Amino acid sequence: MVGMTLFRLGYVAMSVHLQNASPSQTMTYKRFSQIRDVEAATRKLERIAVSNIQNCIRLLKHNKAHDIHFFRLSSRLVPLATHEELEGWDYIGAIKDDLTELGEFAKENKIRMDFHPDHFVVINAPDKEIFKTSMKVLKYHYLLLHHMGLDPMHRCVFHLGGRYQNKEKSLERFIENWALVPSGIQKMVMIENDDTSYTLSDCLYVCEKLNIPLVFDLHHHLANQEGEKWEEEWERVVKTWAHSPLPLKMHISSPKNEQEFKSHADFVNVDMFLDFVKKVEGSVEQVDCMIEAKQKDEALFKLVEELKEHPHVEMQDESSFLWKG
DNA sequence: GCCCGTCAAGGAGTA
DNA sequence: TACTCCTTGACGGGC
Repeated sequence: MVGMTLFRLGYVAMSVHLQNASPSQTMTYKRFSQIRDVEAATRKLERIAVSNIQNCIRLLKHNKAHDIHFFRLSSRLVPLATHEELEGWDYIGAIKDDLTELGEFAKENKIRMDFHPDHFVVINAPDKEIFKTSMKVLKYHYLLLHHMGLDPMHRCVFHLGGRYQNKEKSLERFIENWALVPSGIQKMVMIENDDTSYTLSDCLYVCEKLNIPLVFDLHHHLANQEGEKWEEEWERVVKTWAHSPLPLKMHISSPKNEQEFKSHADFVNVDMFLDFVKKVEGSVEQVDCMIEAKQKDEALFKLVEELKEHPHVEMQDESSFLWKG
């Protein structure tokens, strides 16, 4: 018996409250290549990267002020970092001090940070070039974490990959290709069930086999399952976190509407969320819930206001609570 | 200062 | 086989 579960809320990458604090300003390769002076263009990329990281520090200060203890960093901190035409660019050299500052602030204030690279990381790709590009993207994330002074363990979540007309074979290809992933990067990874191809059961199979923590996405599960009930698999999800230094993490969002079920709504439906909370209460010491809503931090604030109204919810601070049923 | 086309990526789905 | 769509935030030309 575990006792009470502490639930904590986090949000994704940017704030709708802070002005001019984008962590993902960018320059496309097309624009970059139109600038004749390559040196000048590269310095511009570096200025953008520094600004993005400094904006992350502003975001963390905002989080601290609202007792928000975990946060997903944008994967677009350094524009074109993994672009093949910028091979050899020492982007780390240009942002090292800022990364250290970001990491220090997070550590001092005990803010959990992680990444979610977009769906172009495809470990099970049959095409070796796509696999290589995926490794490059993961190495970029690894370097950012390393220079923030953070242990990269379980800080990067993504999906199992494509189906390629044969889901079983493609699932096995993930396991084969996993052996080609450097061990430092393996340790960084968490796997999430997706909304089109790989269900909770598929992910559990792989996570148990390869000892990878599973990030359960309830919304994806509702959009994509083959009859399995998440409640029946929950204990297995919890077990995939047994060896992690970090608490279990999951993703929470609500469908935009019936027609666009897979799209994220502006806010999170509190009833759906509390239904989940009730079911997992007591199963594990802590659950970190990443709010994936269009209204970002505002969705978190709104959810907290609604939680405060509920008789069974006991707030611990402005973003964490216990369920007393 | 707002609108809208453009940019980037890999896979799924359709013709 | 070839295309369009999906997703996301940001850029930047045009008015």
